[in-house]
Amino acid sequence: MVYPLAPTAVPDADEPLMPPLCAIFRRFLKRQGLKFTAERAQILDKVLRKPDVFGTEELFEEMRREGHRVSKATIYRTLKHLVEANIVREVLIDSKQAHYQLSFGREQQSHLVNIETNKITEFSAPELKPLMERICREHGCQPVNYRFVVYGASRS
Amino acid sequence: MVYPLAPTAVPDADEPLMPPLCAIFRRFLKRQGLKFTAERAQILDKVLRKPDVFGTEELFEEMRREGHRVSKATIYRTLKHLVEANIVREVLIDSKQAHYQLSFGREQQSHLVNIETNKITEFSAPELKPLMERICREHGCQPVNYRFVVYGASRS
DNA sequence: ATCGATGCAAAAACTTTGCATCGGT
DNA sequence: ACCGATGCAAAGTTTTTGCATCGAT
Repeated sequence: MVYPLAPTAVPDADEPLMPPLCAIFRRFLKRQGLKFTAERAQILDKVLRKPDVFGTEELFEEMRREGHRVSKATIYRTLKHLVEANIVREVLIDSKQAHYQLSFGREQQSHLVNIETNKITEFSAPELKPLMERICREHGCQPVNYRFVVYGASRS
Repeated sequence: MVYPLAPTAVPDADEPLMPPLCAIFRRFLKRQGLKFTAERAQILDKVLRKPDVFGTEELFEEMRREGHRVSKATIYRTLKHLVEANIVREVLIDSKQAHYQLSFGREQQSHLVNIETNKITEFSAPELKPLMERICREHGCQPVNYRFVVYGASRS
């Protein structure tokens, strides 16, 4: 689904998540004295349609292919705001490129990376949150977040 | 401890780990048809004296300060071989720079990152290995490795 | 003597930034 | 109308690579 490029176009949504998240993002931006633009709406919409982890290059290419004319600079800038707004989170999968994932309304997810195919699968492990909390308690800090990545090879 | 720069200098070691790891690395290199050079010995020695996680820039600067004349290119190339040889492992701490840690003879460690001070603390969590194995079993792959990073803030 | 390793500098890959212009509020 | 946002291109970072020379085997 490609939204029109009309100046003030705000994606109308048959996507269940779009309306509430759009509203949340607008509120977040307003609170920070920032503006809700067509580009930001398009990026949010695209992110919502990503089933899992994505990199910036991938996001950029796909939006291009779908006919959007957002620049990489805007993608980088917007992704930062989406993370700030707690709509998207950064995921550490490799040390050369940033990866992101829609986080809103999701439990913290962990990832399984197949080192042969590079395929990334999500899974949840409820025991990790209490573990994070215990570790933080033991080290005198407040838990903020965690990342768990498992690397596996296809069974031969 | 700074090793002399003599052409064929192989670091002699009062470091307990140096002799066995040096031998392991040499064997690894020979098996691959690669050479054991003074630079590689110096890098291995330096890595052995790193108590925890380090970045390439840090390694480079410290070796410079200690009087070694290794180039960054060689550090990057050697670190790759050390990972291949299972002497060093990559640690995902941030998405902009690669970080490494001596892995040989250590259990897989997890890390606590204080997001205010950027201080990294190691901890071990024995429950993670079985968790990795269970996840891999459920997804039909062979467990290879895992990473667990907890982010915390100083208690106010 | 062979062939991989090194250092350097150039290139590549990823991300950020300056600036003129556009557009939300 | 104001001031933040955008696109582009330039600059910044981190990592890789080409090449002439060096050195381990």
